[in-house]
Amino acid sequence: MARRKVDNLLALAVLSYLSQTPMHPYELGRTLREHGDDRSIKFNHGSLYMVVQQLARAGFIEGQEATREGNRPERTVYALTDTGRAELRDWLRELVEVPRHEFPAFVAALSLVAALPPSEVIELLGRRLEHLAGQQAQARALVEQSAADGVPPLFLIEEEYRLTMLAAESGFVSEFIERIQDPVSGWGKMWAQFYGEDPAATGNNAAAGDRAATPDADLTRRG
Amino acid sequence: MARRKVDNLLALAVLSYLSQTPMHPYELGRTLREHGDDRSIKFNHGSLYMVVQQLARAGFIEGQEATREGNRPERTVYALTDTGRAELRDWLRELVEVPRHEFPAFVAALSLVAALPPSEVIELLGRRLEHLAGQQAQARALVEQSAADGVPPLFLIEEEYRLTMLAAESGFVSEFIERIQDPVSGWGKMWAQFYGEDPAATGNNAAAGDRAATPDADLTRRG
DNA sequence: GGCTGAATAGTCACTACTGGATAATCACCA
DNA sequence: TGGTGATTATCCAGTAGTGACTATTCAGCC
Repeated sequence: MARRKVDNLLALAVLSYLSQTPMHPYELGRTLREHGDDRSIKFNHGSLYMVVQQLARAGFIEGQEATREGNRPERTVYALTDTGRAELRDWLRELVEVPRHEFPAFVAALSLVAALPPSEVIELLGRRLEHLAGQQAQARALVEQSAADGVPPLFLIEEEYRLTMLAAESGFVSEFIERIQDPVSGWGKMWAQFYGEDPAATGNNAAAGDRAATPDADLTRRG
Repeated sequence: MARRKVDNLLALAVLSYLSQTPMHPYELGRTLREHGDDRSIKFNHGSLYMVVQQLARAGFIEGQEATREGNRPERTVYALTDTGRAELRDWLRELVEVPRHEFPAFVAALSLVAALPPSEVIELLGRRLEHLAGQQAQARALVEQSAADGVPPLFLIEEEYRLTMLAAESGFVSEFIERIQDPVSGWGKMWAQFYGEDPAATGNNAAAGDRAATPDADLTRRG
């Protein structure tokens, strides 16, 4: 029950660009890429034509002339309809107002992370921190370059959002590493014992609490 | 080019649960739900059978007996293979180590938000803040309840990650609202003029900079 | 003892998405 | 003038995912 007739964010971008001026699909694609929207919206060539077709079927856009230049394939120029304009507004409003429950891969990984030995997880998280730092540097560079090029800051807002979230994730990961290694919490020891590892490998050498005393505790399930 | 033969996080959960003990699909589904994994991984009935089939085809799991109880439909019990165990480890490692570029709906919305008038955006963002607060309260309640039930904190780590990210997003949204309203930055005024709104409605009554002097500036595009 | 609703268990048809395939034109070099 | 690779432009076959459907069993209730 996809509430929207066309439930694909690429369609939102299409509506938005067509609200400026009519275009044919290929031009839409080029424009999207040029403006860096492919960083915010999953884009690939095939889906674009798919989405345009769906939008046309739903009555949000309308094919106009089908012109032909030289012997190139015919190209159809599409324009936004009034219902399309309404849909764009309504959709955008909803997206800004209502946070939807999403499923990032890292959340899934975290929910199953107990299936890996803690010493390895620490290592992996360390590398993740480096990756995150790289992404932050890249995003910052993009923001600065664009600002230098005279792009108004309003059009960099997604990138700043991304920066905020990257920083938050980095903080979380660092803290997670520390918690695994923390001699008081007992996580590292309990977790390591389950794998028959030397608990010292996690940096945890304190005595574990009562719960850790049962090594056959089911570590991959919730009560 | 999905690098994984089965590229669906639900499959990861299936591998993980089958690494404990063989089960039939329906039991897998029930277990997933019971353990709250449906909060971390997109789950629906149909996809589960799809994914199990794919995993079997890929050789990561193997159907064992097909037993029948009473007159119920036949059920096939699946067990993890050695390649399956390897895939589980490798996949989990990759997910923990490498942050992948994702496309949350809010990012898409932000990248196109200039298509809405600023006064309305402020209102919508305000309501988003309330929603976010609600989600945070819910997540916190879940964490506390589980902790009280004796679930080791390691199994609540995804929920804590979610809390971290919710807090970060709330901070960002608050700041965004302020920036629109900030009399110095000029965002509100420039943005409002484009829509023929009373700039005072955004709380911005300072003089706009030079760039805002051209009301026909293309506000929805990047240079 | 028959009704109702929840739980059990799995299948299927439809739609959407993806990654190429196709095919012509153009810029450039040798 | 002929070859190479990039650009323009669209289509399509294969795969994945979703929601709805089928069908039985069981517990509780009147």
